[in-house]
Amino acid sequence: MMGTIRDINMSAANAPTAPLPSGQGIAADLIAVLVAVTESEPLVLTIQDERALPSGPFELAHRSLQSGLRAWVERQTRLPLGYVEQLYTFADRDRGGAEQQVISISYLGLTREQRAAGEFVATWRSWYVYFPWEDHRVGAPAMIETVILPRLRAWAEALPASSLRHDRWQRAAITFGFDGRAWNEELVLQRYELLYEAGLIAEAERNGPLSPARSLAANDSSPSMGRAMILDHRRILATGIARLRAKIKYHPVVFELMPETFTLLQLQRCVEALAGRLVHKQNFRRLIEQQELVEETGETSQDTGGRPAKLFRFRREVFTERAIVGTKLPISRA
Amino acid sequence: MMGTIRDINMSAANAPTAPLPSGQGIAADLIAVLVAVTESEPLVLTIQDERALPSGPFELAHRSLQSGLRAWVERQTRLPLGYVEQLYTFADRDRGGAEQQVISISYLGLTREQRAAGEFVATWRSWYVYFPWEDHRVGAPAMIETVILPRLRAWAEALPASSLRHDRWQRAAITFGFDGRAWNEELVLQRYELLYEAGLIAEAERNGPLSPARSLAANDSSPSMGRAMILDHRRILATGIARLRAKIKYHPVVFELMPETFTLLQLQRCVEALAGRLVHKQNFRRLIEQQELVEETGETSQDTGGRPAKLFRFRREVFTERAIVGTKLPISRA
DNA sequence: TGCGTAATGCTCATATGGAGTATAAGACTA
DNA sequence: TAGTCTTATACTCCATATGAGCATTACGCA
Repeated sequence: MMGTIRDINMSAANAPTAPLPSGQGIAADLIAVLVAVTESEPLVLTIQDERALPSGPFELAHRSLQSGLRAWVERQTRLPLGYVEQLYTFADRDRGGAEQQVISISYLGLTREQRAAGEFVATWRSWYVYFPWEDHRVGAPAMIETVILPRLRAWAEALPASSLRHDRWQRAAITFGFDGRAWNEELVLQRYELLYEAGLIAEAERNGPLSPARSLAANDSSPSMGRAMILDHRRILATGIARLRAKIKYHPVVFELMPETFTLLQLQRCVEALAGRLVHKQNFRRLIEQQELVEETGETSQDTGGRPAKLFRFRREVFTERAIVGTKLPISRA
Repeated sequence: MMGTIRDINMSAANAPTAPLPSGQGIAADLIAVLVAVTESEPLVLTIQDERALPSGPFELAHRSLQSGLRAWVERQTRLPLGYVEQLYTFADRDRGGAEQQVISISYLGLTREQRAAGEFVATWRSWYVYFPWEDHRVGAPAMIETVILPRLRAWAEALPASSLRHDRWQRAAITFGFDGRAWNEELVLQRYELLYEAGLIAEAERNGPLSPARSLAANDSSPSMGRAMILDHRRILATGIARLRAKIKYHPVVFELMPETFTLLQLQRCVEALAGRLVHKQNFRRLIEQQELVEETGETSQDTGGRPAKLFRFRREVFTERAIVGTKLPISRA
């Protein structure tokens, strides 16, 4: 599913080409979305004036891609990677130079620490700098109403056929929760793709006009539409955020972002930072405790501002105790 | 997470190597897991005497990997691909020849038709031929009790330390549902990896001994352990099955495998074929209907063997009507 | 001592999912 | 033609999960 929209739009640039003469090869890059959470802010590691994700060539020294990325990140940043997961591999022709094709393999990595160390200059940045419309913790950001909604409406209205206008607007309404629909925090990538298609994202301009409809839309990517990145790094970041937001709901990966011991509120704030929305405190505690994901350390934290909170630690045994997955079909357990 | 187990085992073979001299490149392959379902059997397209998944070099003629795979499959097999999804990219060093590194990008594709046509000889085969322990539709296969259980127990007992023995056995118990645990049909890959590690899979022998513990285990991969495949194609197939079994629970992809019109029982049998277990008929219908995934055609099918069944068709509108995802966190809807 | 801020305990209504009962409508057969 | 087999289809029941709110407790601080 991913990339479908972009594919369609770029089909104009699709000319038949001969396969590569064998003997010549393709270059492979690793691109990392490294995430940490500090003081209720979800951070992503960036380089190049905060306009790029860390990346590097895939070296054959490694026995697998996964270990290649891990070694490379830990050498460059001195960060211990708690959790690593492959995101997506792409090789769109419009990326990079024309002479050699580059395959990019992107990874999501979670870490506890976030001191900027290592061989190159890297900066931790809140990912909401790149996606200001994604943070709904204090309500929907005003810019959705004032900036995004009118432009997407104009973009939809720019179509000739009524049914197509309707489809476009419905897509916008679903992804952004217009017309009284609920906000769905997992649709990070879909929202980015939609804005890209509508010409509201700075990166879209660099790749030339997408379609005639584009020029009809409000075709300026204002600074309020988030910080731009090189190539399609922002799309990769969107993929990582979407994956992480989905993952925390059925797999205990949040704990890879937490210190050794923590209060339940700290844990909650971490989840909220990632999800970009608030959760019901009592129900959150109930969920965590009934799943026996944590155990008390016996100590309490005084610096809560109110009543002292018990400190907990993650029960790593859960990984060996049970397989953690979800279910939705009416499958008989007999 | 994926591949972690294998990674650990092969760390003995991990020698530091210089990065490739720039200028030379890497070869990229596409590998396809193509699935169809006919008469309650989940089929996968195979080549080379049913011992390989269809694969081919990634050609630069395509604007993206996705379209590259689609074009290539449709040209080779003349099958219309309804749904395509990237599975995983890997580049383990022990695959293929040593002279050139190959990156393999695997895809899952769903199709309705299954006539063997196209430029090369391909065969549709039930995927349970490769994973006989995965079909629980008529109860757990006897070979789990008679073959797998005793060998995994021996494999666990072969360890010196009691705690390690316990860990191994617990892993086996979780993935295969021993000791009164429930069977989890999504753990296809975990089960394959476990059997591989325990030396019960023919493919493991080709890659040399994994660890000293291996020789202590019942180290013969009997024919009852399923048909072997070249390289790690069987692992890729396991990945595809696992992904599909998980996906059908929250995304309406089953319909890509169904004919235009179908009865609810046909749909149920298709789901059961994929999941490898039975579902409660009445609840299945309730679920399908309350989600408004299908609409009546007005006609009925007589060849049910009993009371004629209404024919339904998939409501493609659901894709534009709503975003289809799941939720598990206590997220406020206010 | 009173207030602000959290932690923590408990209740309640509703939604969801697993499982069973009952009835309907065809084909087939004695 | 009645009886039987098979499948479709309509409901009911119950346990549990989930969303939401109320009440109480416990600390720092003015």
